[in-house]
Amino acid sequence: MFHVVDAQYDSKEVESSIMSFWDEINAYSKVRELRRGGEKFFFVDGPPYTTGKIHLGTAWNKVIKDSILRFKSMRGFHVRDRAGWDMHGLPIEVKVEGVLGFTSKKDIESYGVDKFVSKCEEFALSHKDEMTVQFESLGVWLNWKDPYMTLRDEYIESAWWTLKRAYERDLLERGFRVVNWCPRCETAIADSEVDYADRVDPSIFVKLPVSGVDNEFIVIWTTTPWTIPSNIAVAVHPSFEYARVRAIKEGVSEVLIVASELVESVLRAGRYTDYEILNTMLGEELEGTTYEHPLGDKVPKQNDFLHQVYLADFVTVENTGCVHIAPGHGMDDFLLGIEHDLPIFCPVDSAGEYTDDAGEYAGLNVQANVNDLVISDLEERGSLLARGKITHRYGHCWRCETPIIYRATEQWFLRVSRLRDEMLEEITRVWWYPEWAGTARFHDWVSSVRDWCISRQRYWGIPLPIWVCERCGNIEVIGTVGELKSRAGVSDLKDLHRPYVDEIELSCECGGGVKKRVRDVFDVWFDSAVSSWATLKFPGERKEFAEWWPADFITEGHDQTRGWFYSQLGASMIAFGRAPYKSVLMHGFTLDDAGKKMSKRLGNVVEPEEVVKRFGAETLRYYVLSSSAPWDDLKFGWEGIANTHRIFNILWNVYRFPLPYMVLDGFDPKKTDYDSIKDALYSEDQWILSRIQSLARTVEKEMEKYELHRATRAISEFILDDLSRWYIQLIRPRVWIEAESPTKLAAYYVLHRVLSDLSKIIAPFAPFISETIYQNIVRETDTDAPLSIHMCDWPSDTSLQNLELEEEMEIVRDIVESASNARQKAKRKLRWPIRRIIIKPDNQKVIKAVKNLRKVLLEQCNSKDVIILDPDETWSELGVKAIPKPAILGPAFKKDARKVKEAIERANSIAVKHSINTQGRFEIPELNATVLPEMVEFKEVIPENTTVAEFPGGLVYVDSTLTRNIEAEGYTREIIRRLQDMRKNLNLHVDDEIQAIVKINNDRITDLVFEWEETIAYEVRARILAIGMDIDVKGALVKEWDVEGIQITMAISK
RNA sequence: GGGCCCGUAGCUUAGCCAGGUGGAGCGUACGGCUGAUAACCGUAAGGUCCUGCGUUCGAAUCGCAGCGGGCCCA
Repeated sequence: MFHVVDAQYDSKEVESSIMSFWDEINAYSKVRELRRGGEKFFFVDGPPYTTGKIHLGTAWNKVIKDSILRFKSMRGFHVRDRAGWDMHGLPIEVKVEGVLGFTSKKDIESYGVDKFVSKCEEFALSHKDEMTVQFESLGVWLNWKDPYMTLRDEYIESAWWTLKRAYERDLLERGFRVVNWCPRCETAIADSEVDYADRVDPSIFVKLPVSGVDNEFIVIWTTTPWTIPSNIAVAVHPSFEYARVRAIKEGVSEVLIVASELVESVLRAGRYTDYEILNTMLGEELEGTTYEHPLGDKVPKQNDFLHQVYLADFVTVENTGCVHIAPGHGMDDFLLGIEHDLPIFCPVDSAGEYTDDAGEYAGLNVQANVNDLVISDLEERGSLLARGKITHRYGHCWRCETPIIYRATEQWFLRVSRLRDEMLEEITRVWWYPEWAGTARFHDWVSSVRDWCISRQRYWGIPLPIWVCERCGNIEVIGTVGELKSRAGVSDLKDLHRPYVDEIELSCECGGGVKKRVRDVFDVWFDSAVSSWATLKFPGERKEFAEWWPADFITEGHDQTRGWFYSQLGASMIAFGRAPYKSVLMHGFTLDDAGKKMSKRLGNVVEPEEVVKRFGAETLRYYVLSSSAPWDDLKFGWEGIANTHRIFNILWNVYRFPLPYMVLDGFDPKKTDYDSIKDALYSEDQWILSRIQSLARTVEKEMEKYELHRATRAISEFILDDLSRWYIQLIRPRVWIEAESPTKLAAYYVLHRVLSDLSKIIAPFAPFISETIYQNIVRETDTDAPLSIHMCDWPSDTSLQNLELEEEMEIVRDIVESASNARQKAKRKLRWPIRRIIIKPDNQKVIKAVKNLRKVLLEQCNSKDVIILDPDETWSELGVKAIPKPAILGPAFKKDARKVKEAIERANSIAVKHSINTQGRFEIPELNATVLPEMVEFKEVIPENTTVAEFPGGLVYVDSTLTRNIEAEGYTREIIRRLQDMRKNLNLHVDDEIQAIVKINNDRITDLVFEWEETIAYEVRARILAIGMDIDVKGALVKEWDVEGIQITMAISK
């Protein structure tokens, strides 16, 4: 038998006891085991990075995943769901460096790469464990015991295998290119690792002396003076117009070359006082113009280079229209350099220091005060036209926030740009939720992809499995551990990480040469890129891959468009020529309540832990799922959290409400089936049974489109409106019946069934409270039922659905609501019955609903009768009032108008209306006036004691006329209510009997109430009840009341 | 500067794809209920549907331009 629940909803209690229950029965494994034969559903977890604490966004992410997977499982799918962890890369290196107090790679080298790497591993593993606990406390069920981890050998092998595929397909390239470079981390970083933020930089205009001409300059502009020592060329647009300008400042004149449109602004910047345009020309005419490097004396190497003007389409009409080109320090610059075979001059080393090639600048760090030095050197040489400052977006290292530089280096690239069209084609084969995530956003991103730089000059990452012969330069890419062992002739490998793998040398076919591993590690984005097959342990295992791959479903935030959605697609196109996922749900970000990004700097970060502590994991889960569409950003607000919590509180109350009665009556759901109570069902019973099924259908439909917000909102509406506000109120009198009663049994059956179905429907979203309810009301009486609610099948009994009945009930609820509105106008409390309600319906549906659900309507309106009119019928008791229209009467009757008006008002309105309706006019003989239809309008007059209100299907009149009976019942109910209240004050049990004395200070009311003595005694369980005017009021509790102006003194004792 | 998304009551949002009288919840005010009770329910007030222009008989909805926020890119 199930037990009574008398405590308030306590999320902590519910969650911790269910958590240990799950542990005890090993629920997660049982659930997955149960569905083993079902249709496969391969989910790949986007691996969170193991930096420590989860935040609201990652909590949301995992809750979405959990809800969808729980739902799929209940629908019979065999779900595969290894959790994943992203554990390599710069972020961890930077954290560990911080802990160890390191500031550069030299510190790491002298500390020992082996020790450093093992610190990184330790860091990753311990944070993984911490985060696992946090996710589990949210009720997130993934395979936490056997997650995939990017640092495992089997995982590294997947990455290696993939790179070898790239090599075999000629998609791997060693290239000398300009890359984003972090001078602190001393490594290349990917485009996707660059964070843009505002920063103030110098803004300078530099005069480059044209060769062989005195006092003539090409003017360029830059925000990076430190790249001037590396300047090799100038680019102009072939079709822009350029001007040679004679500019005058302080009596000195010189000739400047800038784009015509920009002459004014350049001269203003240079504070020239006068100018004259000598001639203009197209950019293409400038091609080949040679100039001298302005710092040739300080950077002798520059004197070896020829400096010329070249044409380029990327030049815009900004600043001077002549673009400073340093092929070693800019993407466009580099490409232009390659095109024209220019020297890729890059006199800056990995730490951002000038090399000897930079002449007198050698040894200086470009990010120290070099800019100022270069500027003053330019100024000294008369090459500075103007200097200023500019605030602009500048790239920073995503981890250490150091401003990046561009640097030409040798790196390894994946030629994914060659696969662009194939990728775009694949995107169309994937189901995107929402649709635009794929067709617009992702499509745009992929359209502009460049080759992927995958090499990093770091330590903690998957080592590139590339060995290069020192002698002949032959390249060998290793695809598996086995391959490496046999090539190296070793039987055991300690660890596939650096520095161990660096020690392995391979012999080269050239004979005599030794192949050494390239010292780089992979871009960490490549790690997760291979997760869909790495989690299946491919290529180590092939069978699983054949059975499961590609993924049926993945979901991540919209930042992963450029991240994981893309990296996976790229890697998968290389490896298998197709997308690694069939459907993708893109979700939003969590913002603060003002719609701003949560950030430590702004101090507006809300930790999931705090929400859990204050309101419970269930509330957090349900809040993030229901408060906005998955793909919209979520504005977090505590008010919303509190409101969500309230829903669970109501659900809890709904659940605990019937338990005492059921227990008292020994209700056994196992011994009661639908057929046995079918005949005793009330229409509201059939209605709620239908509603719960309709709810299940709605949730199914919404989940199909991953619209979790609609699914959860439908559930909330059911709990609040249908169950709590309506059904529970309707069945109350039935569950209070003390004797055995078929209708009470029917109510128990229905309520039990609804609660058990409801707990299944909420199970994917609110896994704790649903389990609690299920364990008590189902498992306690039915030991054959599945052990956990999460092993149950989704409710799917469509035979109980009756949409017509649902529609009718909706109408009745509308009527009750407006009747209540009309009651308030009449100032009549619900406790006092009303004589009747009169309904004027708009259509036949309303009539049918009122007839079928008459009893429900009367009860909920607390009305003695209901009169339903026909749609075109006017309630016969309505009066009518003829209202003259002065604006028409005036011109028609001139000076008699006033008299006519008064006559109409005096006349019997019914007669006026009748006459107008039947004869088209109304005569006023004494004035010899004929009133025509347009001269008068008719207003309904509602009878006394009647109020009216509108509902969507018509009007409802409430007749609150007091009759002797109604008054008697009203006072009786007032007395009962107060006696109940007093029982409560004495903390009496529901079934305790009492003695009660009621002294009423009014003889008429005393008489009225006398007639209801038995009812009162029954309702308040009074053994002895004395009602009178002159009686002694004594008892355990005595209270004096004012009931509608009547003094009533009551006493009760046990 | 560009792409995508979002902007509706004090707050959170539905309606927008397929144009036809803007609908909820929270909060507020007032009221009700009192055998779910440190709960619960009703009613009311509250809207330049971000702004402007356009298409249309008719625009929250479609188009264009702008403003604010988010993600991404340059």
